[in-house]
Amino acid sequence: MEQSKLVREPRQKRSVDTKNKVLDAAYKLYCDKGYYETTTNEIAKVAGVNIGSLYSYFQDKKTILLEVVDRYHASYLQTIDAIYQDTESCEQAVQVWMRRLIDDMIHAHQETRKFNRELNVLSYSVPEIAAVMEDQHSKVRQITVDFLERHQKKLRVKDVETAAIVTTSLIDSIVHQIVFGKSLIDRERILKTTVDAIYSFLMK
Amino acid sequence: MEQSKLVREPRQKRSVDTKNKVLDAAYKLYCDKGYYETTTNEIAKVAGVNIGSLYSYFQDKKTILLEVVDRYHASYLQTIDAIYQDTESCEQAVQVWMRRLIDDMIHAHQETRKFNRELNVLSYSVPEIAAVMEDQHSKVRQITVDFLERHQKKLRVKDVETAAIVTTSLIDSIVHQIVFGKSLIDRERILKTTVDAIYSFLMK
DNA sequence: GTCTATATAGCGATAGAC
DNA sequence: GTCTATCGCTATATAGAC
Repeated sequence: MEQSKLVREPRQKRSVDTKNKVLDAAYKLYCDKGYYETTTNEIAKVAGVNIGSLYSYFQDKKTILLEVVDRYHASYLQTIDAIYQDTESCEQAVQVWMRRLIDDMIHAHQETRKFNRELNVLSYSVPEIAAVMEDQHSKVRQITVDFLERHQKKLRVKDVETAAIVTTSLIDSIVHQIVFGKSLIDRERILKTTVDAIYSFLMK
Repeated sequence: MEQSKLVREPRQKRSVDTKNKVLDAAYKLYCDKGYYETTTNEIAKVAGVNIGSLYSYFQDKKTILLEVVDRYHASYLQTIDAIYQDTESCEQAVQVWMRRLIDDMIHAHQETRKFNRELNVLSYSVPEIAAVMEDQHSKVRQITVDFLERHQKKLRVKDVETAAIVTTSLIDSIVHQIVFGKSLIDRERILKTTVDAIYSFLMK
């Protein structure tokens, strides 16, 4: 309308804009209400895009979800990379490194808390999302393996792979508890104890 | 039909039977397909109970779920109790006790693996189920606190409450990985390493 | 290309005959 | 008490007017 078809921006860019408007709206609605409670009509409405147009850009409801997740995953990989840079910059004691890793991960999850929560739900029923989550876990595990290998001489444990699995399991669990659970006990006390546990395990 | 109304079993017992048939069918379907994918009509069909009768025994779809969960919870509490008895019987070293606890928990979750998986999903959207899960976690934590208090003199850590939180977090996480995840690395190696980690943390 | 109006389908739940 | 037929609703997805 308003002859915009001929005068406005090139078709390509408009397409991209429309897709992004839909993905933004979907992301927001997934955070607020969850995927299953969000209807395609709502997404179109919030995006300011007609439902007909929406279905010309996306095959079906699930495709929208998967593209939202892809976008999220790409940005999370950047976050992981930033965490990697950040932890490497404090090449001091194991305790300091671990504490930094935990703090960074809490921060990363806190930022996208509601969407993360939704991803946890969906990973049980949507294999593609389970794969994305597993990829994220394995990236963190890999960072940990790297670190442990560089300090192998100082370590008590020999099987670095398994040590990394156990270490990141504990970290994931504690991070999850802090980000999603009601904080039963003083958060700082739990974090200190966790780092202490990891240190004892790896070094003493 | 067939005059069964007057001649068959006493009404009370028939009611109980019917309810149980429905709950059994619902449990089975939840395991196979998940709660949201299971319709009340299916439950009635599998239970061999008419949909009308079903709705005379249960207020609505969610009530069926909650009663299934109640029944499960009651039996899980017995399992926890059995675990408590079992671990107390091996009042030896910390490592042995912890390993026994982990093995028992893996076994308990393995038995009801599919339903447990579904409970994890639902705990995000159904507060009553989240409460049940939290109750189960806190029971295990309490067993651990009891154990640690009895061995407090031998322990390196002082804050038993926090130590129990960190310990059971790690155990939960590893148990979850073994029961639900694809076993990436040798399971026995992970379990040994986990016990070693807990031992180092608590004692050394 | 865009949007409205609707087809199609499946759900939970019930009214009412027996 | 029991069951059948069906209501009322809401969802995804599309056909077809513009």
